[in-house]
Amino acid sequence: MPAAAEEQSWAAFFLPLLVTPSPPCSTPRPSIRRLPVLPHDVQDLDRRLQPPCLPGTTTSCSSPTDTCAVGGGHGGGADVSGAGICPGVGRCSQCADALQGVFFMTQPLRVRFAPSPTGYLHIGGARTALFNWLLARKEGGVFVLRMEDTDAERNTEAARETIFRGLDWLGLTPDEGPEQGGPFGPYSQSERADLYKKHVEELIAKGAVYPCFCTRERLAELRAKQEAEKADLGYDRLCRHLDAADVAKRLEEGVPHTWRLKAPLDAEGLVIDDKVRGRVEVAGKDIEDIILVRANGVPVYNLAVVVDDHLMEISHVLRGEDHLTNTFKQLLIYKAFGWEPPVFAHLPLILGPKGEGKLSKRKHPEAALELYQQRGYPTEALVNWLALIGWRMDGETEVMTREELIRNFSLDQVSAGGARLPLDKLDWLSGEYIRNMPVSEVARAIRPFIQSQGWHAEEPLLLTLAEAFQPRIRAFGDIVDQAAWVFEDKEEIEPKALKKLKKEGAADILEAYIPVLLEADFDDVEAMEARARAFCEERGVGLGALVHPLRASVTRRTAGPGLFDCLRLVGKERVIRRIREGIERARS
RNA sequence: GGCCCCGUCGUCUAGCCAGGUCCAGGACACCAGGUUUUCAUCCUGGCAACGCGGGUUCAAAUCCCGCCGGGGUCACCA
Repeated sequence: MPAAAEEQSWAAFFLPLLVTPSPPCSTPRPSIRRLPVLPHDVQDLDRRLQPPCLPGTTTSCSSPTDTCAVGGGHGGGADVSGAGICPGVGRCSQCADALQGVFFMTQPLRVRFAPSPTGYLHIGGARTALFNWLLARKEGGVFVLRMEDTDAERNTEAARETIFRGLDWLGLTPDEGPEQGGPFGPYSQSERADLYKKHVEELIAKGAVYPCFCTRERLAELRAKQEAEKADLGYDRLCRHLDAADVAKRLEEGVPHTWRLKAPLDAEGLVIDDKVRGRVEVAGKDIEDIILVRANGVPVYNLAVVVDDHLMEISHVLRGEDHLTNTFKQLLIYKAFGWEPPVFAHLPLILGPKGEGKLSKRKHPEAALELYQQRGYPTEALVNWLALIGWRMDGETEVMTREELIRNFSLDQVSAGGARLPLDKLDWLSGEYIRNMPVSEVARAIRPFIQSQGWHAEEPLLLTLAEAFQPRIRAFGDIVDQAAWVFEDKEEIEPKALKKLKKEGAADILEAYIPVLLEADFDDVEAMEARARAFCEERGVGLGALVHPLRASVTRRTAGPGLFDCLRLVGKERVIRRIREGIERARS
């Protein structure tokens, strides 16, 4: 459809909305940036973001930002501040109803990745980060990194670094975060204590929470009793029903206490409109009074998350399915504050390669992103692979560039079921990427691995090496194993290779071939091959009779690049030496 | 155990919301053949799945119920 026609149809849809008289808004434009609650589906991403901006249209609200200054088009571009999105229309919550269609596009999408720095970047976390990032890029939104580091013991600078560098490596650098800053900082929970404190006080003032004086011992006993009786687990709300005077007295005396959230006593349930799973519901009786503030005054994770997501104006929360039950608790906290919760989407978990539970570093070394870095998988291959775990563009397309990933990413193509880590697929995909790279790039990528072994390969040799192994390696690190024979002179010979050497006549033909090699130009692989063919013909034997023992003595293996490439890689002098060793082996 | 989520080839998945075009499509892996000096690449072909049982319907992988199986979660961890 031509752009003009498209715009027209948009106009046809929106103009009636815009000209509809709505009550004049006399209240000053509130500074809240949060969306007010609307009667229809606020959480519908598509409706929220698709309406294009209508240039020059004016809303009924008199606020100066209500005239749209930005031209048509929407959603695209690198400008995360929301270029192409009408900046002011419908900001006024009083007028929202009349402006709903336009209203949505004023709020840029904001997503976050919120890992806790535990010393490594989990591959599932990396996938979560990627999905968030893809959504942000797709919708012209903002990708925020927030450190959930309230657990001081585990929080080290090195652990934070690991996450920063891991994201950088994947090309998922945040738009806002501890390193890049931003208008909603600080971006580490450890630095936000005062904000939590303030909000806890708000909840206390509202009477949404109550102090709980139960000791850990009593809680443990309660739990043991419940388990023994096979009763429902959970706090029995003892302190919720304490006498007010009693509570005041204990507070006065400074009796240690936590603060618990008052869950509604009526049986009303909670509903999550999950963008991946649809409607998820829990009954009211299954909701307990969770602790919000520890006895030491430090707020608990669930409270911090809600406060942060709200304050940071996160519009969409994409996270692992293991948070699904937390979401109910968080929903309650949003309610207690009177805040509108964000859109939720719970991503399928990544299971161990054998399907044995979720991937954990303890059981699975492949849970750590570092491993893939160390093995030398191309970043783009890894990103492509990660995107494919739980998301499909269609049933066919699998190899996609980052741009294609962005263009095609969509939450409703995310599957709900957990997925085993498809490591085979990564090897294949990675090989695919490597084979499609320019040789020079392969050379550059394998170089550090070669150097790490103390081997030396400079320009001409390095390129030959890259060319020879490009179709054979599936990660750049493979070069170390596969090409060891090029550099190591004292390598064990493979049993299979030894067998080839021991074959009848092998030693003789090698011996006879040495003079031919002495005269050969090792850089002219084609000529060498032609000469070898002629040589075999003269002796009345097949090419294999020469090639197999030759390979066995020079590479000490039976598999590898084309033989004459192998010779070139090793160089004339060392080739001759190795052939002589081969002959010895053959005759011993 | 309670609650929640999930259930298509060995694996990752398309199809399910809007039932027929699906005796279920793609990819990886695997197997066979071809090309090749080996291996890899490349090409061709093959194997292989709707968890089970009811129901609704002319018709169900698709809708409903039950069962079974897998996973997650039940901390003053995040």
